[in-house]
Amino acid sequence: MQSGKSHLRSPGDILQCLRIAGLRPTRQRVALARLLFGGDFRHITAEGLHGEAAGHGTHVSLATVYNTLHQFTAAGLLQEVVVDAGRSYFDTNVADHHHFFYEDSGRLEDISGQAVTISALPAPPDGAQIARIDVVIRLRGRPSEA
Amino acid sequence: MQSGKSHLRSPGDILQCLRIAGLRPTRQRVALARLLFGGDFRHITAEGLHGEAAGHGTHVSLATVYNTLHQFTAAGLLQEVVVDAGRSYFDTNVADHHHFFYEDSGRLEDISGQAVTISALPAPPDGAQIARIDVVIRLRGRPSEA
DNA sequence: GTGATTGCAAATCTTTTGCACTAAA
DNA sequence: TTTAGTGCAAAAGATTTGCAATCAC
Repeated sequence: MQSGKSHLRSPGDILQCLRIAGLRPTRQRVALARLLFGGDFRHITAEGLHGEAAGHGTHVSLATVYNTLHQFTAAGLLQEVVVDAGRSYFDTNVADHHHFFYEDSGRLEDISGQAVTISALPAPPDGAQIARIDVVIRLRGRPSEA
Repeated sequence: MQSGKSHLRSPGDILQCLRIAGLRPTRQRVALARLLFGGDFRHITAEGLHGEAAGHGTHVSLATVYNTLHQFTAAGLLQEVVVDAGRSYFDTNVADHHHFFYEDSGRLEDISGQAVTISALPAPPDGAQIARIDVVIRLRGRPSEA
């Protein structure tokens, strides 16, 4: 599995990222980007990020959190991880990798792309092309504390 | 990928299945089981099954469809497939297998377990055990017609 | 200024729940 | 009968949308 290698971005980097993505560095977007990209890789839900922002004294409406998460995802700064119907997780690790999912706790943990080798793979049907391969290892039992 | 091998169950088989699962063979459950298990393997949503039942002249409330899908899943007659946040698919193929997911159309297609070989796999952390491994190959472009 | 962005509240969508009613055993 | 199962309508979550107010440039 992947140690939560940091992708620390300085305040300047964050502004850069947003500008390159064509997103105005508004107060809200910068605040959310700091929370998301300021430290280790993380998996977070809209609700979770919203709460976290509030905890840091930044008021951002939930609708804006949703908008921002989708804009960041479209810009390639985030990746959406689908492991739970009815709840979207966003992953700050956009490298090729996979996940452990603790079904009991809802916790998500990265597995580096190299740690999983898929040696046989069916060809994608006719004109379709592979956008991504997601491997989710669903776990039961004692989740390692986060 | 997996040809939709049928698991045709005769009316008698269906009653058997339900009884073994400890589920009373009510009119609604039998009707839904026929739609689900009467032919090829399929991937269906609650809403979809509800509509299909209505199309066959069987009235079943949506709440009952949800209840039934979950009961069938708990009984091992169905498997839930999570590929789309905010919508649950149920798969009548409960064998070990994986999926192609056409992101454009939402179509889901089986890949037999043997067609995908995962040769390296990280050990599950500490006391956790692997409940299931899901491989989803997300596709873009021309979906083969169903 | 001007157009992009935000906040709020309402709307939407999927799924669950409470409870009186119905049906299987 | 007796208890499981069903239907309905309301509730619960997660997410989206419409639109006036606000902010970045």
